[in-house]
Amino acid sequence: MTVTQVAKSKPGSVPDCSDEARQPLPDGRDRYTISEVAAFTGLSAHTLRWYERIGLMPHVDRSHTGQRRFTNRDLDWLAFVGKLRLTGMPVADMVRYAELVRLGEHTFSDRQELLESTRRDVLRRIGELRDTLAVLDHKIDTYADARRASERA
Amino acid sequence: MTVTQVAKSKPGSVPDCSDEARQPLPDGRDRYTISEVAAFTGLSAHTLRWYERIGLMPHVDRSHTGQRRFTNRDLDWLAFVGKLRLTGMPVADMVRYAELVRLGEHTFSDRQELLESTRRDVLRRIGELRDTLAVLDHKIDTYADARRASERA
DNA sequence: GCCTTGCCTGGAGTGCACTCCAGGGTTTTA
DNA sequence: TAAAACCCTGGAGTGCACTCCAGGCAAGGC
Repeated sequence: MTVTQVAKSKPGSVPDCSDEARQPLPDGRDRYTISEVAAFTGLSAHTLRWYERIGLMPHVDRSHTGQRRFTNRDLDWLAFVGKLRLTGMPVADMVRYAELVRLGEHTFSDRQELLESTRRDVLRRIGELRDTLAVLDHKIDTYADARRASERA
Repeated sequence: MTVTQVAKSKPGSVPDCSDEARQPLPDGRDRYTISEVAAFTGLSAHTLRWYERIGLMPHVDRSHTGQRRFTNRDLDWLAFVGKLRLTGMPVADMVRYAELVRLGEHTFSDRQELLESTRRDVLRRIGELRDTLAVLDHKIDTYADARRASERA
């Protein structure tokens, strides 16, 4: 099939997840190879295997020869994990959430709490970013003013 | 003087910068020891030295015996760096900005560009976080509904 | 049949942003 | 004037989240 291996988002900065070349879902099916999922999610195949190893994925189905076959449910889960990743939640905490899901319905309240605390973090971070935006705008204005002044001179 | 060494923000997650015990500025002075600055900024003394080593700080003034003496200007700079850090900007890029500042006024347009691109990143991240918030709210509602239903049963 | 491409595993390596250590000098407090 | 607390440097160590490697199996095209 040959789907070109994922465009790596520059490794330094905060996880990106808005990569250009996100492939559309190969329609109607429910069994995807690892490279298809990589192309769709923007994660590398390495990362997908690693997610499974550390327990961040429910164990993925295999073909009769042992190759991974991801389902639409897996893709939904990965999309949600992507959102959590955007919040800056550490992978260990996501694994904890995944464990709660595995444990079944009696962990609903724990999961709810975890998500609510995440929600609070997100609100705080949005606030911080807004403050930062104000500072940036102020500094940008300063530079723009200075340049206008020097052009007039 | 003995200012207790900085409360380290949990190392895993995204930089925090909203630590509880931020000390107020020791008023009116213009020469602060490294531990005073650490208490004030929430950065560790190690990190402050490291910032200087990698060129993220203009070279800091010294006492006659070689100990660092930070000024109010340094504190302003650190506050700004803190904002940039919140955007998720890699340290290497901040160093680049610091270099531009060192190079003088003819780098105004470069600096402005750099800040504008950062500004765009911040806007994008705010958008992502808002999307994430919607997903979280939806999931939290799901759990809350499920729990209400099971209580009624 | 053979070549290319894709996938598998366990484990080692990488890059970033700190964080700590050893071994020593300095300043403040009692 | 001691003890305690603080600060210095260069370099090594840490934790996180990947990222890559070696060595090998499997499937499709020619």
